[in-house]
Amino acid sequence: MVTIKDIAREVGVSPSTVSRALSDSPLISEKTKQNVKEVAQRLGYERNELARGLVKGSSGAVGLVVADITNPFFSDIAQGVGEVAHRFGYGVMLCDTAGKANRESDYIRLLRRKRVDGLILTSATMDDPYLKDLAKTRTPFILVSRLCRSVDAPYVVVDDRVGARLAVEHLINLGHQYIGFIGGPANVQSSRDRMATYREVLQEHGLAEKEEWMGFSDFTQAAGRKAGRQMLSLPERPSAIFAANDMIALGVLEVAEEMGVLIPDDLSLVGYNDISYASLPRVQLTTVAQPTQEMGQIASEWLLSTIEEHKRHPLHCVLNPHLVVRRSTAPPAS
Amino acid sequence: MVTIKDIAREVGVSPSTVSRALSDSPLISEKTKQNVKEVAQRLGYERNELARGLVKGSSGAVGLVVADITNPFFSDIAQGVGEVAHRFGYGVMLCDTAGKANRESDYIRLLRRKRVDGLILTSATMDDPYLKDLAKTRTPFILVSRLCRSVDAPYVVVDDRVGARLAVEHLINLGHQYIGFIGGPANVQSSRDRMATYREVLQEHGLAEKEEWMGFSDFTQAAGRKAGRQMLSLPERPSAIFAANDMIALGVLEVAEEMGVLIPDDLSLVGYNDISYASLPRVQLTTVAQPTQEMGQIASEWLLSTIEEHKRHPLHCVLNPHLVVRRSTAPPAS
DNA sequence: TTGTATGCGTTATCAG
DNA sequence: CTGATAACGCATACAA
Repeated sequence: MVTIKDIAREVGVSPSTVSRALSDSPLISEKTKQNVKEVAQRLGYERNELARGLVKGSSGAVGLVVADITNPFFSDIAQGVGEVAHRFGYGVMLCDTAGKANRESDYIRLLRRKRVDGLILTSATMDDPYLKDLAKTRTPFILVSRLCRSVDAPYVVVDDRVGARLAVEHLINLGHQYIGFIGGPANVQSSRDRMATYREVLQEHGLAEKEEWMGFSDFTQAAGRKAGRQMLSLPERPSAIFAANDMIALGVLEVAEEMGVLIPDDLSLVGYNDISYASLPRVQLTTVAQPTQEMGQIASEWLLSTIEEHKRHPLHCVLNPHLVVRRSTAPPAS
Repeated sequence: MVTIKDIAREVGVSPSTVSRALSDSPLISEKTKQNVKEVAQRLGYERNELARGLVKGSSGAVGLVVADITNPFFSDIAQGVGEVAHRFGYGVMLCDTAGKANRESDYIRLLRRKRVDGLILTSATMDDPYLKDLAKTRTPFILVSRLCRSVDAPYVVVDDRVGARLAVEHLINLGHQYIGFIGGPANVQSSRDRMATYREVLQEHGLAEKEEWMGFSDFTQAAGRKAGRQMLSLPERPSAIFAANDMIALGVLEVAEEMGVLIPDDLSLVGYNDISYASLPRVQLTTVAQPTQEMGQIASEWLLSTIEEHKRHPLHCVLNPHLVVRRSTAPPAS
């Protein structure tokens, strides 16, 4: 690969002059700038950012850790992050933990070895010990969508209590009295928040809670199928289910269909996230929508300005979700 | 950040000894290895891969360029790529061109400045001139899903002619005589191949081709809506449509629903890719399935072994698609 | 306006 | 087995 030395030799100046010319230093005469740039172009020079990063102490890349890139929720975030990062001239290193929380710390170490200038974490579980270590570090990072109470880190989240309330109250307003809940992993903050709010709203309205009508599972369609089948097989089953995310809801939708349970006639169903699947004509899932891509953008913008300005202003951004009523919810049958 | 010098000082050896100990060189005594590693651990040392990359001439990362990460087809590939890359200990730099082909060369330059050890290109258009430049380069790269006839590059693709034939013959076997086609961008090879095969099969069966029943658009739901609306508004409309990908098909599905055109009763619809949307109970799209994640894995495996073995064996991997018949296709009404 | 010397953190070569 | 020393490619403080 061609280096500034090659250019220097070709033009007949010193490497430092080339370096300066290439970064448009005002110290260099227009003429030599022209020369240098022209030769650089001709030789197909591309600045070595490894070397540059080594001396400037920054790699020009940020790390993005997601739980599952095939989940539209995360790929939306990723798109938002990427758009902003590339606008700033940064690269994005993607790490997909595939839902395995224990892999996250490995990925963070990988990213730190690569000296990423900052981290965007979307798959933090609330009790991660390494987040504390990370916080002691000089590397800025920001939590997206899931926050962690054990460390005071900047975050951009959507208020899960508001969202869960919207969902459950919607069902209650429709007349439902028997409402089930299927959560995600028990160690994910948002999962717990949605569950807690669900119970809270039920209590406020004097509705009964049943142990079998609530449970944690996993943020996947498969887990939703399993939990859904279980709940719908109960002798006494709920007339409505609030699923902690859309993937779960889709699993329930699928399994309900298979069991001959009609939606919304026999069962109302509310999801969470409003992934693009949810709006498909044949799906029409009532769900709590979050400004997903915007979250990625905001996180990325904070991170990059923090990096560039070299001082970290705090960010505690709580966006508001809203309910999107579609055709998976209706008043209860009888 | 702590460096090997810090460790060296602490342990009382030279930096080179630390370097060797950390990479388990057989030249170092077990005792000093222990010491070094223990101190490294205690100090929270993470090897600077920028520096390492500079001397070893490799960054330990590969670049992945996709057209739209929110498209499940690409996020599946990304997951396959990431899984393998991380197994090899490599990072993945993600670049999302958002469908803008002209951005691709910018991204490739970005990635080359970052000295990625290899490139996985999933959004190549068939006439990209910079691919020729790239081919002259020492950086290995591989084309996924879309190939480019102007350069002899390794690729892993699915045979689009086979897939398109499966789709169209399925419709013909059902009894359809009036079959439309909605393609993706005209400059994408796979888009053209699917169109060409569509016409070929029609001719083989002596079926009429109508100009208004075929057209290129874009690989998005919005484009599918637009093209679908147009085609379904024709005075004489087809009884079946073959869409060049699932996103387009979903757009058609949506717009058909809105126009009161029932699927499959009034219109049979075949998509392409079998993205996870397609199998949703309420969607049930008949489509041509590709081993998407596997493509990512294969590409990644080829790339990484090419990188590690330092010599590039050619790869022309053509996988076979298969038809997944669901409920969006049926014999024509009359 | 340009050149020289030095350092970023590692690894590799060559002595010891 | 270990330690100096140079080198990777670039940016910059200091000289000229």
